[in-house]
Amino acid sequence: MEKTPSRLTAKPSWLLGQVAVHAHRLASDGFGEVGARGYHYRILAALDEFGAASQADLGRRCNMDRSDVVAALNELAEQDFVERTPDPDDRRRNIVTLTKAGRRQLQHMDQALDKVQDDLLEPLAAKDRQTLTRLLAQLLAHHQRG
Amino acid sequence: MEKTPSRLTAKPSWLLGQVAVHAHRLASDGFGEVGARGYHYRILAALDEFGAASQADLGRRCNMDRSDVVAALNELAEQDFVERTPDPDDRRRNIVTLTKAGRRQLQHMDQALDKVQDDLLEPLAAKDRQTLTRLLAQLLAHHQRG
DNA sequence: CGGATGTCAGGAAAACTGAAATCC
DNA sequence: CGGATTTCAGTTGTCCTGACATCC
Repeated sequence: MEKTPSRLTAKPSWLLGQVAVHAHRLASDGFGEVGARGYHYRILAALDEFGAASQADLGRRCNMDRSDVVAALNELAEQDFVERTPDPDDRRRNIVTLTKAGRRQLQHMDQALDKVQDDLLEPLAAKDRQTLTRLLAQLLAHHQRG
Repeated sequence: MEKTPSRLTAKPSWLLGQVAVHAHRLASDGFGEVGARGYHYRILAALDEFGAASQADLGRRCNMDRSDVVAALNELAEQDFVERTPDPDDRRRNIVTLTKAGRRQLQHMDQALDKVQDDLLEPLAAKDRQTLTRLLAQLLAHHQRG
């Protein structure tokens, strides 16, 4: 066997981007089936996990720009997946809360993502999947609060 | 310690996308310093590794669309990093070759990517870096020819 | 004919920038 | 005043689609 160690398979930052393309394709398909996109999942998941938050907080938690939070919330609110209510303690802020319908939608997206997972990680053994997950989580945690 | 096992840190396909955002930011900065972008690196690296090729072949090797190959080659040819010559054996094709200047530019990009690497993988031990690289390469190889 | 190739025009989702108005 | 928040308008880079003319 012993292929060339080769530039292309030797640079994780490069590999990451390439693999992410495939992951993104799979995820787009999966989310598309439930009529949503990546931005929506991020926000709903963050709301479910950390509870109601202001839009700026959501942006920080989801690693999204404030502008994009606004656009995504507009779409989510239109479908009654989230509610925007003014914060009485700070009139600049909106408090964003997850609705029942929003939580249902999140479950749909979670199931879609689980299928994506299986497709993406198909060539990996269970132990390798855990390792990959751990390493990626480690990287994210480090760069999240860089 | 034992944080919540939490949705967000439990889904590799999700983590991959998030980490890829940071990797992409770092890579854009790195490539920007040498006046190039991801598309250029892909093509130059493929040419260096597999030798001269037609545009369609380049697209397949780089996992790029033919349209984008055209645009990237236009920019690369303008800077004399590649040369397009018609294939005498098949008049539909162009044979794309890497020039000396192109090989130099590729080296610059490689160095830039190496720096990105260090930033991206900073929180990981050497052994973990190898493991991550191996797993990602495994995933890419599998999905490349899916 | 079908099929591959190179080219061009344009769309879609994601990431980002700059500015304005409002409020702490 | 500086600083934070929401919002809007617009740009960029990446990925993708459809079409066309040309050639095998």
